[in-house]
Amino acid sequence: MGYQVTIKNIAEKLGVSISTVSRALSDHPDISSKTKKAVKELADVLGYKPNQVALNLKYQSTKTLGLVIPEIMHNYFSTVISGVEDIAYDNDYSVVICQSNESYKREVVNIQTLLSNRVDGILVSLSKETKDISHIKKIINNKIPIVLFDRIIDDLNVDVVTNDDYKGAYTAVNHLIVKGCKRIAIYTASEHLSIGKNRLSGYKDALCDNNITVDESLIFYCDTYLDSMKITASILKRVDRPDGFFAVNDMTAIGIMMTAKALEIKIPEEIKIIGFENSISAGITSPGLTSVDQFGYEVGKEATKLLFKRIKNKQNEFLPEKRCIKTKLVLRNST
Amino acid sequence: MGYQVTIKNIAEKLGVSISTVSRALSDHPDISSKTKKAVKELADVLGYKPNQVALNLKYQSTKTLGLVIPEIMHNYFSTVISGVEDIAYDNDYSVVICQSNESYKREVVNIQTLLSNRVDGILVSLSKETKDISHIKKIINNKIPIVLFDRIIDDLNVDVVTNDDYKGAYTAVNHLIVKGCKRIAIYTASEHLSIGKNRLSGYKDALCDNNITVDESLIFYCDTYLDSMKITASILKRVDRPDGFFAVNDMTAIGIMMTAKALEIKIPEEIKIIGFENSISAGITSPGLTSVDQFGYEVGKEATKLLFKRIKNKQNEFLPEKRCIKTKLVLRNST
DNA sequence: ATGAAAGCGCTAACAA
DNA sequence: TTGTTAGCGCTTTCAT
Repeated sequence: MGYQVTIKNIAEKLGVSISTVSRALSDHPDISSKTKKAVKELADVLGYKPNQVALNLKYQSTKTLGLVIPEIMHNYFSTVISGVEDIAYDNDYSVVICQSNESYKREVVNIQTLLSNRVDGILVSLSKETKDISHIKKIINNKIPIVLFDRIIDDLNVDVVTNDDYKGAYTAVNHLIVKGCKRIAIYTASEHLSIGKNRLSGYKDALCDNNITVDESLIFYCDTYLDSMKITASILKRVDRPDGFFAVNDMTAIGIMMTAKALEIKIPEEIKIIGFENSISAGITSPGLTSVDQFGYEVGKEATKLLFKRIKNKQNEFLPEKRCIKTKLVLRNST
Repeated sequence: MGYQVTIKNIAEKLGVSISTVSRALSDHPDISSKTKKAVKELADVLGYKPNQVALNLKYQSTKTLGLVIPEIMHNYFSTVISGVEDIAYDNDYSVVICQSNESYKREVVNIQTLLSNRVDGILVSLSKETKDISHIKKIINNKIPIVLFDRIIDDLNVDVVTNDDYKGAYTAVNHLIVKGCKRIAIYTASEHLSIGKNRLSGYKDALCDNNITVDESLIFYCDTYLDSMKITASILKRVDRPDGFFAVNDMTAIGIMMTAKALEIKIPEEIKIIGFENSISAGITSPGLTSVDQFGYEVGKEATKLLFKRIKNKQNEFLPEKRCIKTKLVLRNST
């Protein structure tokens, strides 16, 4: 810490007590206007700013929210951050962002750091690795307000904000079928996160409703660009290769697209591809990537609103709320 | 804040003093092993975690760095963040990330918040709007260690880490010339930031060294995707349209590319394009975008190392250090 | 209208 | 081996 001015410094220079300075600065009615003026002027000259650390201790509140996300790099999470920050700033709160980098261990450390720093509430989107949720339960037990979003685990007694993953997936797969696809592959996330489970259900139900039997050999657990680049070539070389692909996020879809282009497979004529996210990237590939918009900004906003509701109502235990943000299929030329 | 356990709670339940608890928890040699055991066990059962806010006040140090960047969304800044976090975590520090959203006002507020929260050091990449740097001077006057990176203003007496913008630009423009371009446009940032100034110099010098006279009508102040999409069409429709484009960042370059493709202008046959950043996006367009790699991760790491040097050497005033991270032209099919 | 003192949670110098 | 106390910066109750 630097050499910052305190009310004690001001009090000494002015020959008054620290309580007078404190009151003068907060315009307490008891203080004479002369004293106020003197104090405020000196505070200004010295560049006094209240020590927030002291105030946090005093008030037992930090006016800070913790936000734990897997990776800032993801366009989706960047938009979530904006939503969170906007609502937080409206409420005069700061936001501390932590990246778990998809590591369970780091996620636990992040959350512990936030708890130690006594943030007033925590927003979490779980890492891919997270199966044990005792660290989340700890937050709940400590009665720290918490909201999970996007990457959640069901059956946890907390507020959650998710996308309508089921419907998003259903609509996307249905669109592929309408466009003529018969063999549709899905690149999805592990099913322990509800995001993986629900999208897979949407995929399966869309197939069933169109009288297409689910072919387990078309279900791939793959959700990164690099992995997609790794596994797609061999899939595209299969004699019974898929004619449609639905991927869990845009970069995974783009991995499929890049591989197909390298193999000179025509999109959308020979294969069609849909992503999930509707990131900037979806708009700059050739062809453009049809993608399910997740409205990350809205997710961030809703989650933060829910969190503030908890923060401001801590006394009475109320039932967990679940919010679901609608998705929207954005059509481009990959389908 | 929640209902978290304090050493006082432990002390009361155990009938000892809080100092005993404090010492027991930190394995002080004076404390008997029985007492230690009892204290530690109870602490464990109750889920005691030290209140970092109290420690911050006590130690006059928060073990936290502040990082102010224009926009998290930019791939470049995401990579910088990773570099910063890695070095910070190596030193047992946390990082608080603030977005200025390219707003001077927000930048000032961010920095004030960081100062009030008594972070131990601050890393800043200035917003586009920032011309007045009194808020930066305030940090310096307060003797808070600070390092500027990427978006800096010259002649400020602080440590800075930049890319070799001049050379990066020179190399890129030279490459366009080698590839046969005669009329090269630059889409650049305002010159009040050294990044704009230096890249423009590199551009001009590369032209001069190849006996091409600088044509002021080919210099455009444009550095976003949206603006690029707005201004490029009319530029491409000029009879004397440029045959080469060098843009200040990848998304601006991609704006040019998308516009050219919409106008059915062939890349690289009719026009060639180079970006600056070498983001993921550069690799997924068709054609791939030739781009100057900025090594954001390295920039983040270097800046943070410099910052720690300051933090750990606060007593003696030493001269500001300037670090320059090399760039590298990554060739793809847009040139 | 102002000062003294307690307290937020913790550590550490000093006492015992 | 353990307890008491002061202090980090601030607010606020209680005295004056």
